[in-house]
Amino acid sequence: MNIGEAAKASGVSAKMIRYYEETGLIPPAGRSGSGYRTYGPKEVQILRFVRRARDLGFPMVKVAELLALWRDRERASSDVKHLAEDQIAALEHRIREMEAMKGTLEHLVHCCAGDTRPDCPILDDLGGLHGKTPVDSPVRR
Amino acid sequence: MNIGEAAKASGVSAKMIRYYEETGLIPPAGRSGSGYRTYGPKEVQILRFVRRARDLGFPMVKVAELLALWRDRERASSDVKHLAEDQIAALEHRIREMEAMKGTLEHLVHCCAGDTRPDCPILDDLGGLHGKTPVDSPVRR
DNA sequence: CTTGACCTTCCCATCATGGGAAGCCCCATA
DNA sequence: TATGGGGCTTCCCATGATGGGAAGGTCAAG
Repeated sequence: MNIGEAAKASGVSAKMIRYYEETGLIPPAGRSGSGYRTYGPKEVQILRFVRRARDLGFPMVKVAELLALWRDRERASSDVKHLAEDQIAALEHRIREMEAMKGTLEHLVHCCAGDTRPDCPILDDLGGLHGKTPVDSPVRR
Repeated sequence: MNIGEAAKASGVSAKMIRYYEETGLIPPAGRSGSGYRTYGPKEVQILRFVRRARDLGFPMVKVAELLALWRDRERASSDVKHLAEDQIAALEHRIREMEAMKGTLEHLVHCCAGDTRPDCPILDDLGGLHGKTPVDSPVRR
């Protein structure tokens, strides 16, 4: 199987497959006589693993750890569980940040008339002033 | 005011101030005789505006649009409101994606014993198999 | 044998940010 | 007045994960 087929079969683009190999996330693929990378079902499975882990938001470093555990038949499932729990915590953190942004924006949007007039509490808030545009603002000092 | 003071006053790092100037997000700062960038309260206010908008998750392109509206005394507040609503939608989209990841992970974590044994439904899921590790998996075909 | 689809490597771009080097400038203190 | 320390300048590099594209080799079908 060439890289294109492996890409289709795994859902990982050929570009990414090469990149993963280059960075050592996955072992170097075998090569045909003419230098083409060759893949078998086992390699495709690894690629699908990576794909799935990435889809769950794991950064590449964590994917590498997951792969290592996957390969290690002596692993403790608690190690895997910890990685997953850390990832959940990371997601929660980012979600919370974005919820905060969203909340602020919703408040501002709520306060904005949204008509043809220029008066806009959103811009006022961003400007840090209250009811003043930069042009109007007195430049004291 | 030199760039360091402007950075402290605005919450934008000196690095970023130079970058914003370079990319045209903000106008070029004035220069002292010896080439130092100089800033006044007006410039600091612009920097704070950028900072605040970035804190709300607006990408730089959108911040540029917001700045343009801020400067435009003829703007319609509806234009600003639209930008804010788009940003809310973008945030919601990303939040939904991450909630989905989190949900999947929580399910997997729930199914994983998390003890010293190697059996792990999380890895099984990532591997796309059910109850098999890559080493065990028969390479049919 | 030609054509078109595929593969290779190499470089560049994204987005926003930080780190660091080399060299100049400014001010206070000895 | 000399010196030292901190601040400023530009320039280059790195991040993380991905895509785009060029130049050139390979393969299979017609």
